[in-house]
Amino acid sequence: MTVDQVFAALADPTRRQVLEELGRHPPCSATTLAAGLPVSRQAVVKHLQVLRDCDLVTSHRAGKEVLFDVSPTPLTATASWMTTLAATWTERLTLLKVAAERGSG
Amino acid sequence: MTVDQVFAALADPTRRQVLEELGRHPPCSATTLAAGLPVSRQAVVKHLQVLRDCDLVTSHRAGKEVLFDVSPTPLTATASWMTTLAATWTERLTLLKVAAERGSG
DNA sequence: ATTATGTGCAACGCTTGGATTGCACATAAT
DNA sequence: ATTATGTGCAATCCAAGCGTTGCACATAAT
Repeated sequence: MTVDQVFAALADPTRRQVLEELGRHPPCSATTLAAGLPVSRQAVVKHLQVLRDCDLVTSHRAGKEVLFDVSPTPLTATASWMTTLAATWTERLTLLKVAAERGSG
Repeated sequence: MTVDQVFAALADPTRRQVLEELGRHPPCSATTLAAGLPVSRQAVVKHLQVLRDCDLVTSHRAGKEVLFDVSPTPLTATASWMTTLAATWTERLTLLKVAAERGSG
């Protein structure tokens, strides 16, 4: 699971929709999810595969159907990555501002 | 600036590269950035436009060139959005787990 | 055994968007 | 004034990815 993958996964609106829908009624099969979404089952299946590749969902067989669950870990990891990046930028910008004021004053 | 836009903007690897590069030496022009990246200036310009549409960068003219700066605000906003979502999921999953244990026990 | 429901795979069409190139215009330097 | 550097716009090419459809296989129900 990489930050790259998580962003790519979360970039698609339909995929976020799948994720939200699954987050409301877990666990859930692809067929069930597709019933409440404006796309075909196969589309949902593909989305779930992408989400599973970056560990945003997990799956396990239950009889003849495959049930999916959300897993929040990659989300928190990516969020902290973003927070760190933002903090770094803020620090640098502050330093630049200080340097500029010292230069002109 | 919407969460949708931020995700779409951050989804592209080259765009994140532009963002990181700009984060290292702000402020910076599109031409300068393109010199240190594996794509053309026009590509960088397009990326910067996308990043500016969701307020991840700001721009201002300085003589004949246009200088860009990073702006961390949308990043922190999106990060907190993700954290909230993850927390909600965790809570629901915990409730489900409790319910399942109570049901089987 | 037969029917119904659910999953898995493959091929296809279509749109989106990243990247390039070429040229015109604007501004600074000589 | 001329040259050099930087920006802006438009057309074009190309690959990636979303979504669909059709069919085959697996599992549960009757």
